[in-house]
Amino acid sequence: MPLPTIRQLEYFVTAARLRTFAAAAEAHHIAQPSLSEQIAALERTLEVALFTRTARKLILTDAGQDLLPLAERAIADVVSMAETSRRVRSLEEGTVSFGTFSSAHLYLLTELIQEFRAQHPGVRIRVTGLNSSEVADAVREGDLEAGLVQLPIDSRELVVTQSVFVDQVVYVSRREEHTREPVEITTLAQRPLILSESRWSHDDPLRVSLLERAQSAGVTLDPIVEVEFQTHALELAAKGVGDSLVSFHVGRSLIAEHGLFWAPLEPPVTEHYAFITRRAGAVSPATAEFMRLARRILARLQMARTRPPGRASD
Amino acid sequence: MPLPTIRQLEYFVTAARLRTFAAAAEAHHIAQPSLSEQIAALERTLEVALFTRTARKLILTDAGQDLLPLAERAIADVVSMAETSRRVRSLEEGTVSFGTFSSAHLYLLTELIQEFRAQHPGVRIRVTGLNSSEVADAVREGDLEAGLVQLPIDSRELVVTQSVFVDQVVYVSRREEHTREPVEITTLAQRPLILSESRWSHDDPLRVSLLERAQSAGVTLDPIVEVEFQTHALELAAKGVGDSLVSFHVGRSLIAEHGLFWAPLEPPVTEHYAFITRRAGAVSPATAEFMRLARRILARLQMARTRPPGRASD
DNA sequence: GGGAGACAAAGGATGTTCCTATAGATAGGG
DNA sequence: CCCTATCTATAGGAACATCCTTTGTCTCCC
Repeated sequence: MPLPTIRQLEYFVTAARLRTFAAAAEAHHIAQPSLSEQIAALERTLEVALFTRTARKLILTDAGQDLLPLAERAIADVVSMAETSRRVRSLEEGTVSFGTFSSAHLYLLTELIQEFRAQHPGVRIRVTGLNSSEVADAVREGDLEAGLVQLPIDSRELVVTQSVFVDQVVYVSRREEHTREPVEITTLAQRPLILSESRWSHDDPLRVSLLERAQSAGVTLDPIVEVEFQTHALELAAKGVGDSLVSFHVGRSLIAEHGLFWAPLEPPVTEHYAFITRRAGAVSPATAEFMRLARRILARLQMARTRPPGRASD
Repeated sequence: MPLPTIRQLEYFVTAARLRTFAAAAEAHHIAQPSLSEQIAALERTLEVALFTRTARKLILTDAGQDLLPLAERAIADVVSMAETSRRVRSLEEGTVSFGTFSSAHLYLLTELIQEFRAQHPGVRIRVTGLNSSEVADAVREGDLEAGLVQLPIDSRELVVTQSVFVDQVVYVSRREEHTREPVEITTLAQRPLILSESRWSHDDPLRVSLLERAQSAGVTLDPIVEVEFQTHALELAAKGVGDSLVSFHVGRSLIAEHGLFWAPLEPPVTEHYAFITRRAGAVSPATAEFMRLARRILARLQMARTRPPGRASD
């Protein structure tokens, strides 16, 4: 079944409204025979006469009157689609789909989402918090358009930006004497460690790096407690259950709040974060803007004098 | 602002559903590059990326997901228009617009409309009852697609069929002695006549014909009462207010009912009725079918042995 | 009767849509 | 690790649709 074209419907509606083909043709900036022809083609497609033509007047047939409102609706829908795409482009509406590691909400997401919503109140935001490799998989699968992940990352099919944020792992304890000086791997091996799953999963860079150091130093790391979240590990450390290792920005606000002390590792362990998108990945305007804003906020965080002294303070 | 074409939207929807351009192209029986190109054109029109293409997978962008339901709706509308035109053609829906002289309901319209509705319950019927020249004007104006009028009729811009129905004017009285034989113009001139406006309007053939006869015979016709409807004239005649002239088929059922007597005119006055449509007049399927059915019913009426004897009985 | 206004028909130019063939990229199997 | 199968993109050309101009016909109006 061949379908009418939108163009034909537009000509039809205009001709019905202006009651002459000549005027309708002019309204569409085409010659009169062209419009006549398209109307004729439409009538052929629909197999029904829409107009009664006379030299003087153009009259809609009953069928034409019955079909006119449907034509108008179809046109309105297509126009609304074009309109929607314009609004998606201009961020009046649209959707952000973005993945982050789960602790990002502690220092990034709240501000990011608040600020984005303030600027673009019509845009839906779908942010999922997973670990970096899950985010990478989701982006690869197309479930997410982009994400913020910790480096290094398996970059198959992905475009990975330069590092956009650097954090540092710090040692945290309720006992101030444990944090008087930077903590080395041999010291670490002797302390009762509470580690979070999210920072200690199989392929986590921190785990890899610490295990390497331990191996070189001939010691072993054996956490006494493993929990899911860094925040939980911090709470346990605050209760004196043991000491912990957390990303500085994750712990920043909580360390003081819980009356904890901290010290950098020696040598320092830095964590690099970057954006990922699909290779050849078409990113929707909303998500692109979300990433731009994220980058700005991360830069701001980085600049604020909140970074741990670590080596920098030497 | 250039609009997407329906074809592009169809390709878009299919590609989104099948998750590959190749399969979508096959589904539409076109080559894969053709579909790719149309999708690209659509993205250019909307100025937004709809898909992320990879060698292995085709992924809708967020924008694509936002626009997909709109595309589906637009397509559904156009399809529904094609569907509606099909139903209009098959008389599952549509509109009849038809004009008749006002007394047609007395012997034609009820049966016609009943029968038509029984056969085509989805079709709207708009029948207006006016006098013949008003019907002709309405058809000329395009307010009606067709009509049944009494001949002769001003046929400018109109197509007039052959006579499809013949009626005869009869003389009606409560006094049997008035109807013993065919009534001539001289007799008529002496009788107290009740005439209906609809049968005595300025350009009415009956009026024209009787005035001519009167003139030839040197008499004048001077109705004692003029009313709007033939039925009303009949009722007055039944009360003995006077005698009347009515179309036989109009009076047929009422004459007996009211205990009236009738006689033909001498010479007889016949009334010819025909269908009219606009010249080059595209008539919608529903109206065309309505006319066909009307013609059948009129033929049936004509055949039934209900015609007045008149000359024929000589 | 001539002019103006409206639609249709015809023939030709232009643009779109579609095709085939080909190249590049990636996943999966020997 | 290469080879094949499966995608998409590109390029060039064919087929078709759209539009234009010109012309014809009809009707109304002056």
